[in-house]
Amino acid sequence: MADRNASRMRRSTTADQIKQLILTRDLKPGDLLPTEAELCETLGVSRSSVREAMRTLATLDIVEVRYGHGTFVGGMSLDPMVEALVFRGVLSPDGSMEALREVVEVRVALDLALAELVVERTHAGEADADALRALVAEMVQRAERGESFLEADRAFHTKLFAATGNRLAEQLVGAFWDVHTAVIPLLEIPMPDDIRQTAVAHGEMLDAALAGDVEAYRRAVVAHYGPLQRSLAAEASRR
Amino acid sequence: MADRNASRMRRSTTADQIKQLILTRDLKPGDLLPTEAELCETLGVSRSSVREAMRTLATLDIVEVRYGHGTFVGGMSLDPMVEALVFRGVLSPDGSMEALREVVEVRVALDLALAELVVERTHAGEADADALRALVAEMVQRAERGESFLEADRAFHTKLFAATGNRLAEQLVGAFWDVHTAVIPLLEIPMPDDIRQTAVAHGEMLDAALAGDVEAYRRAVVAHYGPLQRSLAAEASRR
DNA sequence: ATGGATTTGTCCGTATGTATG
DNA sequence: CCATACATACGGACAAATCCA
Repeated sequence: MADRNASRMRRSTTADQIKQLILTRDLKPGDLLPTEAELCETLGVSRSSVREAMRTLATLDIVEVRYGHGTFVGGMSLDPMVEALVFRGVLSPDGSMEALREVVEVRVALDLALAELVVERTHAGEADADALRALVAEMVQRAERGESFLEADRAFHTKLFAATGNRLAEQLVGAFWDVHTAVIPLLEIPMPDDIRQTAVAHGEMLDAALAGDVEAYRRAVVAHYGPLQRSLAAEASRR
Repeated sequence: MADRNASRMRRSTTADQIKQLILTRDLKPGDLLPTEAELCETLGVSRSSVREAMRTLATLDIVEVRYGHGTFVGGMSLDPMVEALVFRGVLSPDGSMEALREVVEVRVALDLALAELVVERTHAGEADADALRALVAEMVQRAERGESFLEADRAFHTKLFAATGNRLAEQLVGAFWDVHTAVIPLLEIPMPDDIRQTAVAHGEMLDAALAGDVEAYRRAVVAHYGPLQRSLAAEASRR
């Protein structure tokens, strides 16, 4: 742990200075930052150092660089974590199975743990019920035609969690969904045979949330992950 | 029109090439990477580009650079997310309260959702019970003297989750703990008045887990966050 | 629509601090 | 103490992308 502190102390000063500059000037996401040349003068370092600091902040989504235009304050999303976790997932052929299992386990945990909050707020009408219904309809329709419905699936989960008012939880759900779907095709796991069951389970989740029935919601969540977890278990036993 | 498409396809980042190199050479965490000069030749780019790519990968903890020694494959921890979340929490004085509330909410959710797994594995003797007992004793002892016990607190939570065999969950718990404790001092929230209660609640969590009592464990978790959540609520109403 | 100004992307060369043997 | 290998930092130059008059 002393090692952690030591490495944190050694961290590049320039990036911290730029972060401090964002704070002192009270810049908000989307605001324009000084040019690299200006930062060189302001901070008294070379352009290379500024560029590397910018690179660091850009990978953390603290700033967003637009070629030929300028650098802006970023949205501070969880995309960096997604990238790191996806890479960890593909790092070893065996490890990817394990990594996916862990991601799914955490996804289920988050969905179940925040169920009360989701149901409460959704029941109170703080969710965009129409949009959620439309997403469910689209998923069912696509499932009938044997198509996948990745975008609708992700949108459904994030929209549902948006009602909780907990942006961190909402971003986490989206991030783990991204990791999940990025790692899946790397394994040779067949699509869950019953994609239709997955689609309708989303509808059951929504209905339960709108009705304020926490237990029904939790059952729907479990059912929703059912096909996937069976695929995972089958694949795991095959090795 | 071909020009526009071509410009969009030009996403061949040096960082991705280095990641591919790690995969194709089957390098594992701790393995030594080629030097910057070698990568320049292999990838056909300049040192600056390699350096910036390395910087990107280093901030994601995909590689770890040791000054004057070399570059190694990193541990792919969640430290980048911690840094980003902490900065987001600091971004606006009002937002930090909200950010901390969200972090605590997610922490509680994770602790409660994975309670069954933690208790099951701990009860089965897969946890380092002696080390955990020692940590609890240290926390109680320090609390008696009015001291804080940050390191022991973090170690306790991560060690407990290590028993689940879910490294992602373990890292998430540690990461949110880091965000939590990094944001706290920035607010002017007084230390929870009853740090002793927090210390003994850890002991109750451990006892319940060792005894295999999930419900008692969950009650201890809630009690453990009690002082903090009261401080948060009091601070929120004060604004 | 064309050109000029601004800004980031890439490259090169050099010098310095650090760890290893 | 020296020699080697390495990462770090600096400054200048040109290319490429974007915006605006």
